[in-house]
Amino acid sequence: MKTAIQTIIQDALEKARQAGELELSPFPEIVVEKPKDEKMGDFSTNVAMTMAKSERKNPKVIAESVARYLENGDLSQVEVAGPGFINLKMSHEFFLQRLKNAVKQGNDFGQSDVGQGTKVMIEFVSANPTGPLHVGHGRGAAVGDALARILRKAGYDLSTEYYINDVGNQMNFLGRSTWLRYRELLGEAIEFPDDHYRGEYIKDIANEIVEQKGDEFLKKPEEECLPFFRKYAKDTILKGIEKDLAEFRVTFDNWFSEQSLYEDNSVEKAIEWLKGKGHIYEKDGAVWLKSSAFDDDKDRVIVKQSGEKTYFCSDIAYHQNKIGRGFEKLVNLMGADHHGYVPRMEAVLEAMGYDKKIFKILLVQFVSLLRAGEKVSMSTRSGEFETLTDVVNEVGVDAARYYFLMRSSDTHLDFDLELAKKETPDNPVFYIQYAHARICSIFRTAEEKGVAWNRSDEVNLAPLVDEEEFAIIRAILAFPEVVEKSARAMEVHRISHYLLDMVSRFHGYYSRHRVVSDDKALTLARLFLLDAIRITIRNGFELMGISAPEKM
RNA sequence: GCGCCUGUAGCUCAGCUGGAUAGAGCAACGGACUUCUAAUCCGUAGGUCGUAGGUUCGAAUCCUACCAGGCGUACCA
Repeated sequence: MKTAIQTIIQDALEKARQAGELELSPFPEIVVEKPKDEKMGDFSTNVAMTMAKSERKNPKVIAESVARYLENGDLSQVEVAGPGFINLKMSHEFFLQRLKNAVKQGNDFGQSDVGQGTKVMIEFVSANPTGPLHVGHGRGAAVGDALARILRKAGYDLSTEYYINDVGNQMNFLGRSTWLRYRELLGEAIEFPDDHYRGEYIKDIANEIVEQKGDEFLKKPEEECLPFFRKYAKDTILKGIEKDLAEFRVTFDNWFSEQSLYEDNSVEKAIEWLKGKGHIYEKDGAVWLKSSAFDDDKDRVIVKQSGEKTYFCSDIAYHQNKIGRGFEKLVNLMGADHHGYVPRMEAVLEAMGYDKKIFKILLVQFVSLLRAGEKVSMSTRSGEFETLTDVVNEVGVDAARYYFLMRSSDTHLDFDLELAKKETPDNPVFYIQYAHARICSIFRTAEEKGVAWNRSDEVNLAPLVDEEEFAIIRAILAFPEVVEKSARAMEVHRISHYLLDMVSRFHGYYSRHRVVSDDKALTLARLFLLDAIRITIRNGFELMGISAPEKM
């Protein structure tokens, strides 16, 4: 919509130049925005102000010149205001025609091609398969998934991936924890180390093994048992994670195993490759990456004295692998507690010869779980409601996802379980869903009264004349731009703020205007408008992975 | 010590990568249901945008310093 306005302004500038009123060197970038106050106009531009310097004129004078040459059938009013803004009002026809187009697009309304098919991978969650997901992972999952949906809508060629850290000490602890619980279940006295996994779920897994295998591992030495326990526990937990995420409406295009990078020698090859480039050296019996040469605070160990590879080491191979698969842009979501990891990963990308701009790490801040204002304990001890599943079971998928997505992801999030459950305006998700249900209800009423409605662009929208109606139409038509900006900035919370604003306009409109009335033409036109609102809510919710119920 | 994030109404947060008189919701107060869902709507009140400088036509937004909170600063993941 804004590009159409840009063209109109550009024409005016050209005409002003031909008339000798403006020099236009350099030709200014035409920024079209919405005025702060809707009453000022539908669009505004600040070109006159940005040109002030090069034209050596007062911005107001420039604005007057430009305004004189602004001519277009879609324009209904041109005004110079404030320090030199040019405010434009568009004709009703301009908006009504676009509203029809929006409805025609239906589920595709909001789609754009700003991404131009760029191949992007978003890696998120990637929690270690050593226990169930907690609330923090839930936020990462919701944000990553929504971001993927938004970027797809904005025309990116998108893939999502979960990186499974199935190698290393954590796995050994996991296997050993399970083995110990197994022996305990079979009546042996065990000593359970502090650094092992103490959760109840370990006992459940051990119990499964007892049921399936009996005491066959009891007689074997530890070294012979551990590989089985490690794998069994990991597979079980991973299956649980996948199931929990699916119930949370989060699925991945690919699950990538760290182990596989060792099996196909990718890690070795990556080290050799970096060595060849001179980015690697040995010191104190360990192998180091010269990451300090690329803006990291210090060099990082990739192979320990013990000969074991660090997590960071396989991560190098992993990201090399991602680029090898043709991704042009890599996005990683990480918990904010891992932010120290950012510079060294960027260093890796640069050491591999890539621009670090292709790599974007989004930090997702902590979630504080509250219950009626009181902080809920998040300790790994058997505190209640620490897992994602527990929270989802209590408040529902829609509310949980909404809460995770309503705030900018780089601020701490207070997630109050009581508020999330409440069906009041305290809880915006119900407010928005209610609008959708309300619209559906109006359509049911219309049907009962025998109104012959169908989604046709033959409809006569001329009866829509109320300013309030056009305010809603403008809000609807802004949706594609909101998606675009949300995609560009990779900020998911914009969608929820947008929906809230749009829907509150509808609720106000509803209370002041009757949709189904004896005026047949007006009824049909208003139903068309409501249908457009309904489509926008659905499409917006679709991006957030939230359902739009027809009845509440 | 160094680095990252945050600081906007009593509370929770927006503020569109420099624009016009800084906005919502909640809480408070006062109103609106014989009409399509009152899970709603309308109104009132509420501010030194952490502090101090700087950059310019113009700063909540950019820069610097400081203050406060959170998180990092591993041959853990």
